Amino acid sequence: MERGRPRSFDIDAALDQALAVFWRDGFQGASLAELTAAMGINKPSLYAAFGDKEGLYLKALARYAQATVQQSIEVLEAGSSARQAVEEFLRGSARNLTDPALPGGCFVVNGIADCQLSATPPAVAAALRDAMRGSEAPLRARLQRAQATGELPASADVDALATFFNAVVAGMGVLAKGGARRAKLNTVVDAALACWPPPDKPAKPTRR
Amino acid sequence: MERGRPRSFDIDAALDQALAVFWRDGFQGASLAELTAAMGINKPSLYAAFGDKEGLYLKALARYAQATVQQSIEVLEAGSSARQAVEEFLRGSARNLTDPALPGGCFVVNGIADCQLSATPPAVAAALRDAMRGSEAPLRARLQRAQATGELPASADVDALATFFNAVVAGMGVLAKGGARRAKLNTVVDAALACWPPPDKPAKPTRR
DNA sequence: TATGAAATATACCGACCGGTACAATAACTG
DNA sequence: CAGTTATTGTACCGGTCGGTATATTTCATA
Repeated sequence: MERGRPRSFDIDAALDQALAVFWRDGFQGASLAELTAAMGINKPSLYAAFGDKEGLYLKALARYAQATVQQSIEVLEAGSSARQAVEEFLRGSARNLTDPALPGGCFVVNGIADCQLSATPPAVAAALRDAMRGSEAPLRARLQRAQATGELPASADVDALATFFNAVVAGMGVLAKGGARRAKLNTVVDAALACWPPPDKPAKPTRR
Repeated sequence: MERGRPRSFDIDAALDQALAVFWRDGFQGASLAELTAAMGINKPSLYAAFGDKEGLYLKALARYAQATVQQSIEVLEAGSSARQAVEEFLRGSARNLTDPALPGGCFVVNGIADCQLSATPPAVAAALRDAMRGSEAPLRARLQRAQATGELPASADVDALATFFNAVVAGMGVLAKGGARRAKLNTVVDAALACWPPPDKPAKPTRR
């Protein structure tokens, strides 16, 4: 059994509150005063439970990344076709990025742009880059599967496509943070989906 | 003639140094100590010449936006075709975003993602959003011209296309800030250019 | 050359930052 | 019931933040 006075708050609930603050204000911008106020605890409790500000940020980031990657996988694997799955993924991203109940934009995108040589701990920058790369994986996996089943032509570059769609989502995140409305993000989705590779034409002798 | 002791530094040169610091560290992250060190002046001189930190940032942002918009216009209007002009615009963006001589990423994109409700002056956030929207204008203008000359089909949605390419550049900015190499950005450019609308097919009666 | 105006350098302000020492408190153990 | 252990709230630490008061320097003017 645990010894000593039991913790009087829920760690995951407090972490979610911290995540919201970091999402809104970034690593530097979020002060311990804001964090502790949102989490409903005092600084020594925060320090005992999460180490320090950097540790708290890394745990919040891991929680965010795990949740979004899992949701991405679910959406991407649910569609009846890869094309529809990717569309649903992009529409869902547009929805999340502009959800008024959320802090706005993408935690990872905001964080990466917020990285400053001077005051961002190296571990924070590294974790953000990892998260950025990690968000590409479910897309790439789904596209690879589509190519294996023949839905995508053999000539398609699935790595490039995954990078592209990931970049589009990142761009939508910036637009969202800049105040763009959901409809505007959906026009970006429309245009991006036009990049979907057409099926290979059957070999046909060129006229000469 | 001017009265009193003349200013001992060049305002535009100092502004360029401040721009570099803000570009790298953001509005919040850039301290007056860093700024004055980079500019080679003391705080009272900075204050006398630029007002305060917010005023300095706004002037630096205006300088950046003016320069990049002008360069965008030049590149976009130079190409022999709209398609080639847009490609050159995207390649140039990829080049600038990963230029090792520059602070990395896009000043405006970094700034927008860095905006925090708590500590970003409203004027700064507003100026950044204006700059983001303004970067779309040269693209839209070039695409409109292409549609007028028939290079783009009448069915193409030039507003959506401009927003899309602008979002792609923003996404590339995030990737660049996250450490992506130029080649990776160019694969994004390749994929994005696949969205270029094909010419309208001549009307043909559907078989029934 | 004396005067006034503007820019300079230094030193400082209150406020806030991340982080912590300390004592009081609340559980489990024996 | 003590005794142990971990958490809690408060009050505080040195350091840095953006911004400024003050006194000095350097020029144009008269």
